[in-house]
Amino acid sequence: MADAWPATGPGFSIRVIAWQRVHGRHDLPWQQTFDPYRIWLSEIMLQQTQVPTVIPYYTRFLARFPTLAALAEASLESVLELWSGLGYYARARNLHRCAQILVAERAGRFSADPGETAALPGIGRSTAAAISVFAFGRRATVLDGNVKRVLARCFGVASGAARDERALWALAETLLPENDIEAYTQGMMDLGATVCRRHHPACDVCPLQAACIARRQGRQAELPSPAPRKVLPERVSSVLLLSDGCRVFLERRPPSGLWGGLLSLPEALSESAASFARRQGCRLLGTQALSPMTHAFTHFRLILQILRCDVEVISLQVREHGYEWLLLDDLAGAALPTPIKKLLLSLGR
DNA sequence: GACACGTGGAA
DNA sequence: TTTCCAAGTGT
Repeated sequence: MADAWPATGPGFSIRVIAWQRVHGRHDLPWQQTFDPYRIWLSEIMLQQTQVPTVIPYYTRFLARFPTLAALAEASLESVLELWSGLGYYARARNLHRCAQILVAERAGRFSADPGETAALPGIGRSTAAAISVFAFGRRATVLDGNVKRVLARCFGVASGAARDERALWALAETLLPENDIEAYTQGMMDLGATVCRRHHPACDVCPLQAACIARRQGRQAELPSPAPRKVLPERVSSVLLLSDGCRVFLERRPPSGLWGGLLSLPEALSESAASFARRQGCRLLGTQALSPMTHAFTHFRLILQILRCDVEVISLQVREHGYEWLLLDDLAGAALPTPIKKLLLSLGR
């Protein structure tokens, strides 16, 4: 091929940077700043989450917590409220803890060194590199899903296994330019997001097309290698729906695990809902089955036990165990998992 | 090294 | 309707 420039040479980054200047994204909310706090927040929200989903959460979050200090001073509850609906709530818990660590031990400053930053909770190798690049202009290697897809296709390498991942990191480091690291890094991500898409890649407008092995071999659909299908577990959980008409009885979930730290309907795991109700002085009125409550990664079936209860007795007996009443009017802004929030909102109608 | 961890959108 | 997957990290 006449135009097949050596893809391992500087021609790679030169093409990516030139493409980024003309065709890349330049107007995303977190691209208007060098504030490490804002860069960091965006990178955490963008983990396994698409740009259009993140934008409204990012805007609301910054309006409420404009600075690292403001976030560190906030309650975990208020952070989870703003994260409610975004998923992967360990990100919010780590975000909050990270802010407190930085304020308490690092004078509220991020390090420019990705090695130091990656030691903080919720910040791994790729996120640390992104902060170094976009906030400090440091030369560091980002390898997220977008970059992986571009590299896997251009160089015809597999992905998924640990060996493949190491090879991709090594390859990514080799390709790093000496200058214009921000444009290069953003260019690789934008290329992966807008041109080298998982489905229907726009190879005809790709600056790397002449060197791309996957394109030459017609293997775009095979690279990166699809993840092996896994069997989805089905969870069956018996929960209580207690309401006096204007309030609902909720439980604070354990600090880790599914929906960790969020409010949810109380679970009756080792005991039946009926015995729980009896112990609490409630009367079981009826049951309702809903399935599935969530989709994809878990089938989560809730069996609702609709109870009428003596409000004051319940409140006094179990408050110390992390239960609380929530006004139905306050549902929208509460730190609730999406399926629970949808369920309770539908009840109000 | 495998698995858990949420949700919304696309095909 | 079902399946896949997206700016990954922690255990």
